[in-house]
Amino acid sequence: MPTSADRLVRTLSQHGLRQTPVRRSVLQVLADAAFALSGSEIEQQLPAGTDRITLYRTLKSFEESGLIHRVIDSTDVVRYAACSIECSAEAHFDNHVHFKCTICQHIYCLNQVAIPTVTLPAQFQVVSRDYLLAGVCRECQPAV
Amino acid sequence: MPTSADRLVRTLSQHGLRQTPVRRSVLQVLADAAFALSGSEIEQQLPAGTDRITLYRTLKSFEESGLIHRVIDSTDVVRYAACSIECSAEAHFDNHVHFKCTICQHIYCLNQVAIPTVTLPAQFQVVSRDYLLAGVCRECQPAV
DNA sequence: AATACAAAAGTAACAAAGTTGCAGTTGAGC
DNA sequence: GCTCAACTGCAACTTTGTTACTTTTGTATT
Repeated sequence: MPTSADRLVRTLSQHGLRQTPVRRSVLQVLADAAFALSGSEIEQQLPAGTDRITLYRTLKSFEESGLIHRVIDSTDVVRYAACSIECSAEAHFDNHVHFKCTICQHIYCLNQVAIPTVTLPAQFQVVSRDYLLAGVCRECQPAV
Repeated sequence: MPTSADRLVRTLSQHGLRQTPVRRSVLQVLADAAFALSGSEIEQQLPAGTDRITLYRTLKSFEESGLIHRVIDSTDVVRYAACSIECSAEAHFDNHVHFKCTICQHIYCLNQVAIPTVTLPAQFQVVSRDYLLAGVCRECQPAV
């Protein structure tokens, strides 16, 4: 039975990335996260002393390889979440809505909720779609 | 017949804001823009010597007053667009999709295209929605 | 039209987030 | 166990935006 570490190794090599301590830790952090994380949030969860520049470069190459995806936020920070198993550099299946809680600020990937399509005026060619909901999440509902 | 300047004056006073040179210029720039602008893009279009801090404060108060709205982007910059006539601090009618061109990078407000709703798992309470499409806009279509 | 006062502007210093260039290190295939 | 491109680490920097504080100004009132 494959351990969590095995899975990380496999994921990296499947995407043509080298096995390095930083990459394994970053991937671990994102895989364990229940919601999208910003660069500095990831940094805080990494082993102390991990270089910030290396982290940003790691995130960039992970994104290019289709390992993680950018999650849009209503503020000016970029957040990332681990892609579901089917993603690759060639084909991103990131067709789900995101939900941002205005209380805890967490952004959830609602993998089971697909983004509805819209009809656009002629001449607009759509390549990708992002749908971000904001409101109050399960955890932050006021007690009844 | 009301001039463009008259309209600016009226818009500011209707929202309880004072008439100042910076506010008039910022509002003018946003009203004239065909697409959403970032802080620094607005700064470039203002009269030379306009203070950057004042600009950011102006944007903040415009947003709070419902004169402009934040437009989410897939990058880490905040962009703003002038609200349509019906918005106020109390009621924002910002229920339209946005379209980002991957070639010219412009973000258009498609005021005529409403955001479709989705059904969420129980316990998620939705307050607002953002829908950002990406692709190629009218201007950037390859010649046929 | 002078006054008063809060709202807005200006100035300086700072902070967070992310990038670039370059030298050194290391994983992985031969 | 060599080789080399891929990756890391350091320094210095840029961009974007903020905070604290002082000065100026728009507007309502007399």
